[in-house]
Amino acid sequence: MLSYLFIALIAGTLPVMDTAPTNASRTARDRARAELTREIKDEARRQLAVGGADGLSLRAVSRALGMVSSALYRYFPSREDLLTALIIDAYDSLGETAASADPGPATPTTRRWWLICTEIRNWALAHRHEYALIYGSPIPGYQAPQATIAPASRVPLLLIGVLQDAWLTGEADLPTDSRPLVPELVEQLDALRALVAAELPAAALVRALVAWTQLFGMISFELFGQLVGSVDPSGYFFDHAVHHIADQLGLRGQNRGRTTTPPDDLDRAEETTEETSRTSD
Amino acid sequence: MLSYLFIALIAGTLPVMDTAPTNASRTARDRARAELTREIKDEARRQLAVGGADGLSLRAVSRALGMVSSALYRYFPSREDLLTALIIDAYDSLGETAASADPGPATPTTRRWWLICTEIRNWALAHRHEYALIYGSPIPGYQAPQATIAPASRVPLLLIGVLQDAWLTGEADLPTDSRPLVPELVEQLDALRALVAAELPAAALVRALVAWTQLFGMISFELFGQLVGSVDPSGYFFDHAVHHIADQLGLRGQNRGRTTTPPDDLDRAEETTEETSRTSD
DNA sequence: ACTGGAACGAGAGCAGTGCTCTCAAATCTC
DNA sequence: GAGATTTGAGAGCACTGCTCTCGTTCCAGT
Repeated sequence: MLSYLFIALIAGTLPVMDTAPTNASRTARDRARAELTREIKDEARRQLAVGGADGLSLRAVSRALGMVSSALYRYFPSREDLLTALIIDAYDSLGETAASADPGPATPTTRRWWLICTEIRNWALAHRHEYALIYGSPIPGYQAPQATIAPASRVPLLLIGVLQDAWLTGEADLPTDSRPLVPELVEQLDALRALVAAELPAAALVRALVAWTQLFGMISFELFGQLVGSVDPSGYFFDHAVHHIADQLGLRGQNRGRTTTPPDDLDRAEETTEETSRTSD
Repeated sequence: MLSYLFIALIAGTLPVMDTAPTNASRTARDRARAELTREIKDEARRQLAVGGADGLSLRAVSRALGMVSSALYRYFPSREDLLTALIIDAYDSLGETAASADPGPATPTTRRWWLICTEIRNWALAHRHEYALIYGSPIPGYQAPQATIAPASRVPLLLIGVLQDAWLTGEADLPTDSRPLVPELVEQLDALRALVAAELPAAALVRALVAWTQLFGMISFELFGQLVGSVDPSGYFFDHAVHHIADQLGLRGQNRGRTTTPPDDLDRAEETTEETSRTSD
């Protein structure tokens, strides 16, 4: 609940990207510029999906769009800026997907947690290279620009918000065996609480952080090939771990996931573009 | 204990790399070749440390070594092969570091666990780009060659071995609230147990896997900049999480880490080469 | 309505890259 | 020592990100 406010708040502070306001643009040149910007990003995303970040070539993008390469620099001053735009879009896409997978506070928290986690993984499986772009090794040259931290915090804010909802309604309780926190960590957690989850005690917040890193650690391991030898179709392992983490979070509800659809790992044929007909499968 | 056997076993199956046997080479040409191969990798590692994988240029390496770029192709047939060699070396380096941080079964398991985890993180902090090379987004073009999976499995085998030791000596017990496993997951875990940890029950093995992903998920988040806004010097959080994971593993000992040295995060000035004098610290 | 200025696309060009090919020298093997 | 193999050097190809210039197009203020 509260976290949604902060999402909106922080999201409001970042410079407005040129995705949405294509409509209300004034001049024809502005409209053409917005559209071309979008087309460049779309084509770049397409190339990203097949070749990864390394395979993204400004010349290839401009070639696919029928323009000359130097013209592309009118829209993105460098390759890094294009990548930054793609990173922000990816964060936004994932954040929106995760948020829309949340049925809201009326649903039992354990189910909310499972739904959100599963949807995050599904997004990652469907957008492997975009996931790698934002959660993989950072592009060596540059540090994440300030504009990326707000979209990046949407997912953790959502997860923390879910836990806070459960905390406020008494649906989650702090396990009694919770380990004491060193003062330095409490200090960091207090600063964080003031920002995102004032109602959540530090001992619960640190569990949310652990759950957050655990969730994405698992997805990264699956996508980056660390699990190939062990739990190769990783859906069952993921499912189990998500339930395990829910226990760690102190969620007490019984309404767990695994409703009807088993975790399908058939979608690892992601190298083929999604528009391809799926007859051979 | 048993796991060490498997480490040696699996390590024996991978093609012998040309790092060690520089000595017993027969001809002078062979010796020169081995040395040059090592020099190339050293220089490549040096460039990796400043520019990441993207900044690694064969021409720059050959230039730094005073040779012409085409000559380098006598030693590594492509850039990917050089990267693969660096990946294997990085896995080996991390695996050896982690193994040598393990004081052995005589030490209480909780302490072993903490020592190994801390040393893994320290290695990652000291070799950020090498860590990114092996645990970050995979190089888009190629799939991990078969030769990398053996060195890659050293660390998980070590961690599982530690847990198995604790299990055999009764130092770890399965928490009673452990969640039941779906049959498909049990099947995967049984296959894995047959390979690496026959004595470990499936419910314990899956906890080890969760701990493994959790550990590296945390390190990746710290190194890849996901924690900058929240728990920025991440040492205290890491410390707490490692203890938390130890609890999740069912380790009962009290001899935890955090002995004398607080987790220092001063070493984030990693851009400076390690040969630099550390007087300023 | 016109004009000055801003934005734009095209083209050439520069320095850099991975990689291939050819050719001569060095080295090993018989 | 002769033949075979390996090595290093150089030129070259296709590609990259990026810059600069030069006309053209469009917008805005008078």
